Amino acid sequence: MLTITIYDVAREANVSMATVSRVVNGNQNVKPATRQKVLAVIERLDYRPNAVARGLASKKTKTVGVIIPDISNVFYAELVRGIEDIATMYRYNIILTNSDQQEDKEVQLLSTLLSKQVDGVVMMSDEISSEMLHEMNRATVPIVLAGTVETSNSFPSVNIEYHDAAVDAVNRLIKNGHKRIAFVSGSIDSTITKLYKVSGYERALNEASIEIDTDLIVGVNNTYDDGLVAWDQLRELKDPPTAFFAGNDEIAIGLIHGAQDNGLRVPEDIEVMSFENSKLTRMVRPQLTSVVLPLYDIGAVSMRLLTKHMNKENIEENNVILPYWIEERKSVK
Amino acid sequence: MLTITIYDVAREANVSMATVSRVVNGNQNVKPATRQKVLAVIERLDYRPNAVARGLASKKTKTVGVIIPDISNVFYAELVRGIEDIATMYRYNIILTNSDQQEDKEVQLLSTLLSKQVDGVVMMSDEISSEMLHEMNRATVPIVLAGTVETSNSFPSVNIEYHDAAVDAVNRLIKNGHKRIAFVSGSIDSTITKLYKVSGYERALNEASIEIDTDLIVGVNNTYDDGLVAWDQLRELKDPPTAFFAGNDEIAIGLIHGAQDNGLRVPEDIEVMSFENSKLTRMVRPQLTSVVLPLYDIGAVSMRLLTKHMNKENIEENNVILPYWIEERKSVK
DNA sequence: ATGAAAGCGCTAACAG
DNA sequence: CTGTTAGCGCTTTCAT
Repeated sequence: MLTITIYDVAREANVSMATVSRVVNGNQNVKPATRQKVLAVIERLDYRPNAVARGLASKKTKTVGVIIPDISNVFYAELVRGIEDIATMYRYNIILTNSDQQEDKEVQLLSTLLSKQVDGVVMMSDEISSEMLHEMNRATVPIVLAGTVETSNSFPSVNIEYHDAAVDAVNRLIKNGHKRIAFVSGSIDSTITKLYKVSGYERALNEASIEIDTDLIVGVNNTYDDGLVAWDQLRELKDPPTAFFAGNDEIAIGLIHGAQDNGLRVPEDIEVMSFENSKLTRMVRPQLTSVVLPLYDIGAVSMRLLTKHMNKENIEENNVILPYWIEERKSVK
Repeated sequence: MLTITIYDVAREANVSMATVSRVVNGNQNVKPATRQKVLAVIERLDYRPNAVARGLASKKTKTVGVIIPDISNVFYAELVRGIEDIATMYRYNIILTNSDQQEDKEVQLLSTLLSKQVDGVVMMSDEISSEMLHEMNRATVPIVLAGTVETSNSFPSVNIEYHDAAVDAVNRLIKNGHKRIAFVSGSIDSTITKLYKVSGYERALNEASIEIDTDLIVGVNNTYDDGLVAWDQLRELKDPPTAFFAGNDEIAIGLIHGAQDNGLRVPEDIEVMSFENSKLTRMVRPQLTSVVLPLYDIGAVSMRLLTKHMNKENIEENNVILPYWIEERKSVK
């Protein structure tokens, strides 16, 4: 299994390894004739540069680390696809890791990524622990936060205006005459949910002079079943909600099915506004009206932002805010 | 940004770098006292081994490549999660790449993975082109096929008995009295679909003496919309199908909604059998009856098989067949 | 335009 | 149990 190296190519082509290195790296300081000669030998020997050796010598690996909670969740998968596409465009590969939202695992993942000498990291997390922040600050390569906020804004990031989006979403429901509007969300203690979404929900109610009932704010996990469970819990209330603002599409669908399984119609009897806009929105009846969280774009822009840092390009805006809007479908009148 | 190396640790601890290397690698041939001393210095200097240098010296990178069609598709995301979990267990990281099912891209991805010196590769593909096979044979590291068949069986693989599964699925529909059963699937020209699923479909019909009508076999893509479109196409037939065998869950849901949007009831008027059993099966009404394709397990077992090859362990079975079954829910009576 | 040589940070004999 | 010494395959000055 003798691997053929740059040295073999050099010998066969009667040039120095430096010259081979130059043609491999597209350096212009090579006479066309010798370039051809070298290229021919590379072809003949089927030479393939060893990226590990290259990484050691150049201190650049052309690979970036990605830390997300769980790739089997469409939510994050969409984000990763955005990251990957832009990474490919800039000739980077990605090492993908799942944190399952565990703080200690996040720290450890970042640590191994750094030991693997990634050129940068894109990460998404509900909540950045102080240990994680410490590890992040130790890093000598850029780290960008995708769809996650770190309150001091000391790291590059890409997000939307979650607060405004929540206000708009709830206003949409208020406009339809609802007074009893529930907010059902996962990651209820995460920075984004707590600081931005809940506050947006409350602000909209306040502005409409609707009393805030904490019974109507329910924290669950992010799955379909949680939507179902939340429905069951909420309908027990003496004065149950007539409209729901869901933290994501799966929860929204659970809520809808909960209602339908109880003989209620959506949107005639119950209205549901979601917050995600994955492809699932179209796969329910009625189709989901949802705030658009552009996950693919958040991933893509995050990766682009990361390349700018890695290349030490000029950065106009280090904390990017992407636009959002509400995609009207059939779960809200 | 001076990086601290094994050499710095050695100097500070008054030992040779070999000793530091030994403690870092858990080699037992180190006196406990010196081990403690070295560990203390590592802690103090915040030393972190450079995996790239280690990779160059040891010719092992502890990272494996993964080639799949598209991570934003739950189907593949589930597979990747299985791969990742086992990889983590064996201390490997994964470089994730998307081929979008393009042959040239697959070849190129494999090539860059190999140049990055991955210790092995897990890949999934509808169809392995001859160029790809050639590139695979060039590889000096093990490659395992997850949920994909290469007819010569010359590579390790993990699959289920697609043919038998298709026969069972269609028999289930025949048992309910259907004579007009459609097969709607994506990747219709892929090895698995063509050789195993279609043949299973035909076999079941033949055994029940039901005539095969090629109008009832429709090749589409793998999305929800394709299910909708296929429905519209099939209902135009003078003698339209009363039951459907769908290639995956999204198609199945499209078919169901197509029927429901036309005022038909599932399963009373129309029955639908799926083939995947993702979490989507529970997120429709009626919930989907489906053949269980254990994607997570296929990923996990593939990765485990890969570790066996990488460690040169003894391999009992190189072409693993996992069990399948039909999960009964409500879309089939 | 090309070559020589010094590392990059670590592993792995080998010697003692 | 510990140290010495070669590399691993490539990039990158520095000469020429």
